[in-house]
Order: sequence, then C-alpha cells, then structure tokens
Amino acid sequence: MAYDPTEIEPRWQKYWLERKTFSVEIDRSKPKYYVLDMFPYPSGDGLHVGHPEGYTATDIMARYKRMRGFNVLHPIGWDAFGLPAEQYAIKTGTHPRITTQRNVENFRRQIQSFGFSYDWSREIDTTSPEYTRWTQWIFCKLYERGLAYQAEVPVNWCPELGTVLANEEVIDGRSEVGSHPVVRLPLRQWMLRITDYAERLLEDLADLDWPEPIKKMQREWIGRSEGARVRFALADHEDTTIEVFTTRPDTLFGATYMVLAPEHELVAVITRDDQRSQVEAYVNRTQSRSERARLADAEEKTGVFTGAFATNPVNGEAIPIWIADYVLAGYGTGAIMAVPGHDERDYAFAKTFDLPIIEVVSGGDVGHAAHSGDGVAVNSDFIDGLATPEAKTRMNIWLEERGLGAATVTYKLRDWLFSRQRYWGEPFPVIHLEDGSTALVPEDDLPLTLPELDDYRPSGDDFEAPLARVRDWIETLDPATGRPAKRDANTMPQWAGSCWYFLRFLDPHNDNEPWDQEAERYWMPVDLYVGGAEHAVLHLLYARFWHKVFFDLGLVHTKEPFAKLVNQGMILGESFRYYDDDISDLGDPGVRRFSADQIELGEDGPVAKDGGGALKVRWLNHADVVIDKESGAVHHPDFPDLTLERVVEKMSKSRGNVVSPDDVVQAHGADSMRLYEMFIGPLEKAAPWSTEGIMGIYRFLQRCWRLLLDDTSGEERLRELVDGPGTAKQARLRAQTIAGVTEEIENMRFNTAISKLMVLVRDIAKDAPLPREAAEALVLLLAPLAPHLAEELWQRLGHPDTLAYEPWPVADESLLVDDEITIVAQVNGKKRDELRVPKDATRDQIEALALASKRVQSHLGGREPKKIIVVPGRLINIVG
RNA sequence: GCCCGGGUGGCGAAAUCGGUAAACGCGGGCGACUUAAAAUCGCCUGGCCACAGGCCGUGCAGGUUCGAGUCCUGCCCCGGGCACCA
Repeated sequence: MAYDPTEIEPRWQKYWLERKTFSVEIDRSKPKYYVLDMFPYPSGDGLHVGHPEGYTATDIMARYKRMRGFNVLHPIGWDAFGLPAEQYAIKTGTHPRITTQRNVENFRRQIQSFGFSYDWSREIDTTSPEYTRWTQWIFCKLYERGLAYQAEVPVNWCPELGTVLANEEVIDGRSEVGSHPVVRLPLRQWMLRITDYAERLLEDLADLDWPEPIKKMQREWIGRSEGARVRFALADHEDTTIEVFTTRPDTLFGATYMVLAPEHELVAVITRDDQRSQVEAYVNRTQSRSERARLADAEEKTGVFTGAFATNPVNGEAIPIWIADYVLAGYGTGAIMAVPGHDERDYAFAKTFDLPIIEVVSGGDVGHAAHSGDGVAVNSDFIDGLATPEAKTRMNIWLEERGLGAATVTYKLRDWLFSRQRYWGEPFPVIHLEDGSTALVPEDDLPLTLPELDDYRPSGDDFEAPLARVRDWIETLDPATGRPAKRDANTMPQWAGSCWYFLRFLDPHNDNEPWDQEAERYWMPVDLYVGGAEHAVLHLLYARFWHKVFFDLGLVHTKEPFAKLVNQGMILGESFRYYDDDISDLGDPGVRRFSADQIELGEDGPVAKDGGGALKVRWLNHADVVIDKESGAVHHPDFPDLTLERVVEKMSKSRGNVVSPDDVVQAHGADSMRLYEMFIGPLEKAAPWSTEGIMGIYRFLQRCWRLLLDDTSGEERLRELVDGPGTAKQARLRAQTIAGVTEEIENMRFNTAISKLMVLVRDIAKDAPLPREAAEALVLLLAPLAPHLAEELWQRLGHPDTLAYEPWPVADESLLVDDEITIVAQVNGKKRDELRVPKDATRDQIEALALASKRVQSHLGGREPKKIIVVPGRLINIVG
C-alpha cells in the first residue's frame, strides 16, 4: 500500500475526537499558550481554500507549543449572527436559525476534515441563548457605566439592506457589504461611548506585538489632534458665542472669516433675515446630498454667507460667518475659524468667494497658495517673531488667561453606532417606559430571546426594524412598576458577539458569570491571534474597547486582549482572460477575439485598439487552457493564435477560479493541503493557488512515507532502522534540520521550515541506511505541519500513543558546524574561487590559501594586493 | 493627492547582520526502469558569448562601499489603506 491520506486522515481525526486529545484544563505546572483564530462567520458557501491558511498557521503553532511543554488553549466557535442568513430568510422564509445551524454543521465538518487540533469541548455559538445572555449582560454593564446611550444622530441608512450602518461599514458612500447606496438620515439610535477610551486605545497600541501598518491604521482612525478651542463673540448676539477647534491657534490673527457646518445648531439662530432663504436652501441641499456626492466634488467649495459677524478675539475685528459643507458637523465643534493664508481648504474657499487673505506665518507666498507649514509669526502683534511651536504655546496661554479658549485635544474617532434595524441579532435588554426614559431588563430575566417571525423584511419607509411589527413581544410591562412599557425593536450589530468571544472560550459553559476570574487570570491574554487584515480597524478596535471596559470593571487583568497579531495573506485564484466583441452574448460565429495587448481601457470598459469597438471580457479556467511548453505562453484551446493573459486575483464565482477545499482534501489529503498552503510563500503574503504546486507537496509526503516504510512487497513494513544516530553526516544533518526547523517555526516561517524537511528527506538515507534517531526526529518535526501522517508513522515506529505531547527534538549544538567550511575567494569584489578551510582557520591561513589559488592569481594579473578583507567563516576579498 | 506594503528565473519563492543571488518546490529537458504509459529514481535547467573560460544579471537611473537584492537619492509599476478631520 502506498501513502493513502483518505484512509489515514479520518482515522486519526476520529482518534483525536474520541480521546479528546486536545481538551485542556488549567494546569499551573505548565506555561500557558492561547492561540486564536479570528471568529468565523459560517456562511452558506462553506469554506473556500483561503480559510484554512490562517487556521493551519495557528494549528501548527498550537501543536508545536504542546510539544514544547506548553498548556495550549486552541478553541473554535461561530460568529453566527449576521446578514446573509437574514437575507436568505427574507427570500425563502427559512428561519435564520435553521440556515445557521446547517451552515455551522457544514463548517464543523470541513474544519474537522483538516485535522485542526481544536478543543471541541469549548465550541461556542454567538446565537445560542447561553451566549446571547452574556452579550446582553455586557450591554447592561456598558449601560450602567454610562457608556451606552441613545441619540438622534445622522446615520447611514442603507435602503437596500434596510438598516443603519456604522461609519466604518460605509465606504465611499456605499455599504461595505454588497456596495449598496447609503443615505444620511437623522434617527434615534444606540451609541457606545468609545470616544471616552480614545486616548487609552491610542496609548496602549505601543506595547502590542502587531504589524506596524495595522497599528498605524488604528492610530489614524483614532486621529488624535492637538490644538485649541477658541470662543468667538457674536456681533449681534451678546449672550451667544461660537466655539471653534483649531490646530493652529498661532494663526488667529489671520482668521478673516468663520465657517459653520450646515448642521450646526446656531445656524438658524444667527442667520440674518435677508439671508435666511439662501441659507435654508443650502442646508436642505446638503442634507439631501449623499456623502458620496459631497466627496466627489470636494475640489469645488460651496457655501452661503449667514449675514452674521463674529469678533476675532485677538484684534476685535468683525469677521463674516459663512456656512459650508466642507466643515463637518461631527468633528471638533462643527465650526472653524478660517485662515485662508495658511490652510488650503480655507484658501480655496476664500478665492471662490473673494474673502480677504492675510499672511501671518512667513515662509510661503500667500499670493499664490496657502502656506500650511511652520514658519515665523508675522502681522500677529504679541506673537510676532515667534516660531510656530512657540507661537502656538504663547497664544494658548494668552487665550487661557483671558478665558477665551484653552489648549485641547480632539479625536477623529466618533462614538460607535451600535443598533441595527435587523432581526438576526441580539435584542437590546432594555425597555422604554411611558415617561420616555429607559430601564434595563433585570439580570434574572436574561437572555431576552427573539420572537418568531413570519416575515423577516425590514419595515421599509418608516425605518423600523422587523421586530417593531411583533406587537405582543414589543409591548410588555415594567417589572418594577407593572406599568406598560415597550421593548427595543433594534438588535445589536454583528460585532457584539466577536467583541468578547475570546473570553467566553476560557470558560464556555459557565451559567453564573460570563467567564471565571481564575480562568481569565490563567489564560489571558491571547498569545497569538491570526486573521485577515480586513479587520484592522473594525473588530480589533471594538474588541479592544470592550476589553478596556472589562478591565475597568475588574473582569479582566490585562489592558489589552491580543498580545501578538499576525495577518495572513489571501489565497488567490488563477484565471485567464481574453476579449471579444460579442457584447450581447449572441454566439455570433463572426465574432472577433482579442488578446490583452490588442485592447485598451476606454471610459466604459475595454475597447479594441484597432477599431475602438466595445468588448466583453472572457475568462478561462486553468484546466481549460493550453500552455506552450517552450515559451510558457498560454493559448485558447480552440483558437491557438489567441494568447491569454494570466490574472491572479481574489477567488470569486464569477471568475470560475474558486478551489474547494473538500475537493483538495479528497484528492490529496488534508496534510497536503496544509503543507501546500504553508509552502507557497510567507504567511503574510497573498499567493495564488496552483493545482500543480500541491502535487509537489503530495510527492514529498509520499517520500516521507516510503523513507520509513517498505511497500514494494505489497505489505507496507517498517524498514530496518539502524539504532542510534547513524553516520557523522547523518547525525549532523539531523541536528541541522532540528535547529533550522525549530527556528523557522518559532518565527512562523513555515515555507522555509518545510524546505528544510525536504532536504532532510532527500539526503538522510542517501549514502547509508536510515538511523532510528533521524527517523523519529523527522516524524516529530513533521507533526505540527502534517499531523495525520506523522501520527501514523509514529505509531508504526512502535509508539502506542499520540505524539501530540511528545517532547520536541533537541539539536546537538556541537554538530551544527562542519569541521571544514567553504570560503569564497574574491578579487576586487568578484567571486573567483572557493576554498575549503578548517572551521577555525586563522586569517593568515585563509590569506595564504587564497593567494595560492591559481584563479585568484590569474585575476590579480601580477598586481600586488592593496588591501585584503577577511570575513570569518564567509569570504576573503583581495583588492589589487 | 497623502500614507503604508511590494517589484528577484517560465511560475511560487529563498537569501532579513552589507559578504557565494536563485535554497526548496512547480513547470521544462535528458536519461534509467517498463512491451508501453503512469508512477518512481538520477542528472540538467537565469541570459549571452569568442564556451577548460568569460561577460551580464534582483523594476529604472544614479550614489555610498573592498563588496549592494539588502543602505542613500530621484523616478516607474503593482497591491492595500486614508481621503475636506480645521
């Protein structure tokens, strides 16, 4: 029998499950290691080949750390609330619970078929009442601390999805999910006060072992900005002032006008009657325009004069107050002092409306453009001559002394819009009382479960959630007074469940509290967290926020939940493309076909270079194309003259480049898939799936099998193994491989770890029979990467138990360096010869050997060496 | 527009302390085994030339250095993020 993963793998998967090989409990005699995958959403499509990449990486680390003596927590569960199941329910009437259960089962089956070493006794599901109960309990804690509040806010309403989206879920005025249009509407919503934690969320990033770009994205998202608030008195309203935020208080003398956001509350108050109709028209126009439209023409500044004037506090000058949509209501105070000389946006606005421009910082030419950089203050009375940083400080002091303003810090981060007009989410554990106030549902009554529905559609035009229609659920009694009250028709966003799931894994069946304190103190923080970079700000920021609240509540002992973060790259699909002019898919026999170099991109898509006619893209699968062996060029199977363009991109149904992991497991086994995904390149980097590539890995695993087992006679027998370490060469190769693979796995460089194992398998039994020590080391080193094969071989080597807890092999340090090494001899920086020298050869010995080399001498051409550089153990360079 | 990544053989990549460029794998070529094919095993595989040898070669153009894929300056291309945040 040859190596047969379809027989070996299910057998070992069953073994692990039945024996609970990977179940863990707190064990204070061992160091702990918590390794976590980003919470999967069980979609209807099942896993594609990209999912297992991150899971394989964490599984390798989990298995490796167990062998290194760590007590490893490696759990999995389901982030099972979410839009797709609900949209499916809207279409088919199937309850999302049914869809979700079905999908979870499929995901579990697939994930188990990859042989991941999860502790299945800790499996959780965010939609289960036992989980939802604690999500709601956490909301109560947020509410009690004043971190959850309701507000009438302009929200991102997506008519297509029938819900409100968080700012983070809107990209260029469209929904992140499905790319549907989004409009701004004022609605009463639940908000979470994440802005209270802005400073800590920013500060604590510093100590995290996360990729720098992700930290940077979070820093920019939080957007800390130092400046000053300045109060401007109004010329006609003695009791009213307008406060602005500026990062450049030093330019106050250059403030020649003021701009309010159209939504600013004082707009209606200060507008002069003769300007009112124009102002109102502008406000209405702004409201009705989508964010997208506003952004699209950001170049052109628009605005209207209110007729009112403010007084510049530094010089008493009256400056006009305008409204314009380039000032955002949600940032700072929603009002600015405009300094056209030193701000590009203000400059453009001033030019458009012919407002005065004054230079107050030297170093530029305000006649031609705004000078927004630092310089020296001019035309600025008491700060004249000061450099920008000093001028800022001086102005802040001046303002503070007179009670006109103060130095302050502002953040871009906004409060988190936390309610959705959906059915398939956690209901809010609150009731609305007759007097307009709200109260929490008593803790004993949690979880508050969802009622059954006949119709999952959103209520449409009145912007209400489906739950609003369920009267006997909505209408309830206040348990405190017995008076009528109403439940909240909104549900929480999908992020809620994933904000704390890593804590529930510590103690998943606890009925008394969300997690046990002792378990938290033992297991937290997460030592390694692996997932896609698409969660850079959303999930990772929200989860950090909640964690800090838990910290303040004394529920967790670490400030941060995820000590180390790694983003895996995507597995891409390969497809091949050409173009034709059969735009309406008529199958016209006279159709013209074009290769990539015969077309160009017009405004409405591809057009032919020769005629400019519109073209349609056509895609072919790898299996259907013809590849020229000589040149590597790819051709259409039916039209050999048509050269196809290779395109590597995200897998999608429309491209026909999706690879199913079920097919891969069936054809080559889970071990091959795991190894292949790790072998194609660094974990962080995106790489294309290749059908040929996995064959190479499959062959390698077969070689491992045959190295230990003799299957020529038809009954696979263990080969005769030489006891002990074998020859000196074999012992050295074994030691070098152990040292190399250990180092690579520690740094999660699995691709090079695998290549080192390939070298071992290739060379270990080349000149002498395989020694037992080498065979056992190979199997143990292979175990984290290809666990099924390793378990099988381990058993055949005579070990009755799983190797999951076998000690990791140790390299004999003394064997790591050869006695004789190769040194490169260079002449003037170019390699000319190689020298074999003892590993501890002296500088003089190497020099003598190099100068004795014929090749070196011929390239020196009789010249005297001017300088000789010796790099110990590496090379000698003779300059002459 | 701004900010991050990244450009190395036909392909995925390695070289991460400035020190032998291309380890390992795919693809390709040649050979062994075979009636044959598959599988397997062995060797070769960056380009060019006056071919026991030499020249060129890590996106492009320069620079620093005995020595540059690696450091510096300018530019080009690809991927991602942000985008009126005062």
